[in-house]
Amino acid sequence: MARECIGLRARYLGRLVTRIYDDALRPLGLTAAQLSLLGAIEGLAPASATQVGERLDLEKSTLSRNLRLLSDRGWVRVLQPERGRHRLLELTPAGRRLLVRAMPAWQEAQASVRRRLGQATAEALQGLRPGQERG
Amino acid sequence: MARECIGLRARYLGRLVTRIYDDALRPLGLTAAQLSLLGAIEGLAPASATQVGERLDLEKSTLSRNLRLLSDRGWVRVLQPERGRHRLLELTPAGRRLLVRAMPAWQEAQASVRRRLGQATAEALQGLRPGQERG
DNA sequence: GCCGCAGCGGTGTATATACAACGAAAGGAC
DNA sequence: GTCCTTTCGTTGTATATACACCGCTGCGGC
Repeated sequence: MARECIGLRARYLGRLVTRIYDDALRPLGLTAAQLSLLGAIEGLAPASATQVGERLDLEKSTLSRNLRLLSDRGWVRVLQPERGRHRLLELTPAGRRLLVRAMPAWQEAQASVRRRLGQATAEALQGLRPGQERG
Repeated sequence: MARECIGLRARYLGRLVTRIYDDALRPLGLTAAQLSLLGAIEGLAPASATQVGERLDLEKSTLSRNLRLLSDRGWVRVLQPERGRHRLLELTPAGRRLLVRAMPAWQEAQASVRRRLGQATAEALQGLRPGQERG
């Protein structure tokens, strides 16, 4: 069973990769999950929380708590709309600066993961897109 | 950045796959992580905790807590050795029965993941072996 | 025999994640 | 306008995960 189990491999891979990114980002006080959330908010801006959750495929309660960490630290601002119910998310200037400062660490982690996984696996992963393979 | 980030994909993949296995295993009161731990103990038996941790690439504190859940539920027994410091882990009869009962759900999850990821990604994942790509 | 080190196992703390349930609010049906 | 349904966001709870740290225990050096 262990030899064929895709779940085992996928979960192992997630742990391995998360550790590599977390290590690289630690000096910045960031985690892999937090960086991806910052990046998604920047990339979708102006983004509703629902959009960001769909993009990252995160459950809304997870997103809620992860957002709270980022806004407590002053990296993300949640705009409460006057009318309409969709809150909008945006990076603060500090959040944008942090994202820029994180790029070298990100590149380092990226290269390290490629080395450890080999080209084939890295390419297979890059072919994946959240939301693509549903159904 | 988002388009090329391997970490994002790997983490997304881990979440997706974990959800599929967790869904399939929920009727048994098991999670993906728990099933993999039961399987590793059975496959390595008689196994020390250190061996199991290396096989699954789990940090010892994670392993310690995950083991506690399984032994609280009577699926795993921890043998305290008379001499020597290595505890040995083994499945209880109930644990072995559970593993057998879980096979259909596991196969269903396995098939579901293959459908969602496509053959190429599934094969790339199956080519991965914990411990193989270190260094 | 004593000492120190290395390794093991557990605990404290923080984060990430999901499901269930709840309350609030928006929007539509009439 | 009122009701109903859907959606949104949060909170409660449980699990998974890792790092830092601590205490214990063997084991080797002497």
